Amino acid sequence: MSKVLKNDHTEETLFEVAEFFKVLGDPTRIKIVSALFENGELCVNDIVNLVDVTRTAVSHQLRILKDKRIISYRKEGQMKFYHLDDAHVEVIVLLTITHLSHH
Amino acid sequence: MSKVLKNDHTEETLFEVAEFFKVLGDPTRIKIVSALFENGELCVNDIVNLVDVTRTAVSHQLRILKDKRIISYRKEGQMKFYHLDDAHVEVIVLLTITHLSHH
DNA sequence: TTAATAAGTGAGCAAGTGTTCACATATTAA
DNA sequence: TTAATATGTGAACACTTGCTCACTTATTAA
Repeated sequence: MSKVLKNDHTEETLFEVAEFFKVLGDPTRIKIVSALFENGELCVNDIVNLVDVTRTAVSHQLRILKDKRIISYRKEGQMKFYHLDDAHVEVIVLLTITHLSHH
Repeated sequence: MSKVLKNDHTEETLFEVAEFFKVLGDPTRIKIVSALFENGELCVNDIVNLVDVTRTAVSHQLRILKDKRIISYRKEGQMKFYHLDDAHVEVIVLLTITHLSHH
């Protein structure tokens, strides 16, 4: 008599969850995301200063975050102000920080 | 007059957050984690059947999850029963699934 | 128009990752 | 002891990833 195994979440759902975590699973990108929810909105130059990597590297990571719909921007003159696309991301990251602090 | 930029979370904290997300950011590992919180406890063979990758691949990923303190096991005879090490992980994953379902 | 500022792109490359293959260990049954 | 079952390990390899370098685009100022 073998127990029936539960398998409620679809392959596709779990793949999307993995994709989401993978995007947040990089030091540069999580620093950018953290800087954005702490400051609300930042131009690329401010992000570069806070995150301490090169302009080019920041640009590449901003593109990835934008493609995955985690951030968006508002254009003002020649500057772009980036912000989080969805408040849930902040909740998930803060919950994780709390979880890890009880390590 | 430039605004002061907030930078409250330490480099180290954010690095650990990235590490945590990186571990969950793989399809095989997130499937294992999901299978474990759905079923409470599973032996390797059951995990292999639920997750649909080879025994060897599952073993390697179980080791990574164990090293990162996301899972533990209980030994019974020649079998090992794996389970989540901390309920917070389930909360974070479920919250993420909810977040993505409102995509 | 020309120069300066803000931001982005694409190729190249070193480093990292997940799987497979062959082999190893541990426990139980014959 | 021998065989069978359950699980783990390490090297090899293809694939992915994040950075840097050189160059480009867009906007504003001179």
